[in-house]
Amino acid sequence: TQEEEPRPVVEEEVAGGRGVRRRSEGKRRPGRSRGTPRTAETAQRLKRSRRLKANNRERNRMHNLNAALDALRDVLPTFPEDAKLTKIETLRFAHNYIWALTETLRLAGAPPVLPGVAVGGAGSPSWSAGTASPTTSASPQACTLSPASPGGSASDAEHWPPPPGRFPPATVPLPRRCL
DNA sequence: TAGGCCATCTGGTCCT
DNA sequence: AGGACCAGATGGCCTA
Repeated sequence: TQEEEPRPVVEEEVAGGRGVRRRSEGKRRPGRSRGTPRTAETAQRLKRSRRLKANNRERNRMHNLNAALDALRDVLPTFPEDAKLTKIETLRFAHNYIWALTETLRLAGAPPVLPGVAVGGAGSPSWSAGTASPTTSASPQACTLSPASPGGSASDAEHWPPPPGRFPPATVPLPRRCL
């Protein structure tokens, strides 16, 4: 796509100690030809300004998403403790972890709890009794993740608990409905 | 060097 | 109209 203005170099501290990331600078373009109508020029400027604002929002949105992912990582047990799971590993591991905890409760004879989490509210999610559980429409068994755990194959049993370093990837991509 | 992971940009679509 | 969300493209960093 075209770049109307030189893209600023964005330096960012990447989580996980990957160091400073340096984005490429946009290609510099020669000035617009003299014959271009002023209205077209301002329209272009407005468009560009809107794009930049959208970029900022998108960046912020992704940062929020990553923050939530980090929070999720924090409550997942890993060995060594500071081992950082990738995004997909975090999601798959969390899925298995929840399943394991649920199984533990079930085997312990505890009644099913964990009501569904209300979605769409501002800020932190709130628990609302009575709502359908997240797994109502897609039970763990419906998800082909890992065998001994939620709908997986037996070979994946070794993936629990997570081995040193990273949590091994599930054999099958996690279906959207399982997230 | 290839492949994996990631951040960012971008245009499209949907929603308020 | 503007914001949120999404997926594709691109390019940088890291590791085997």
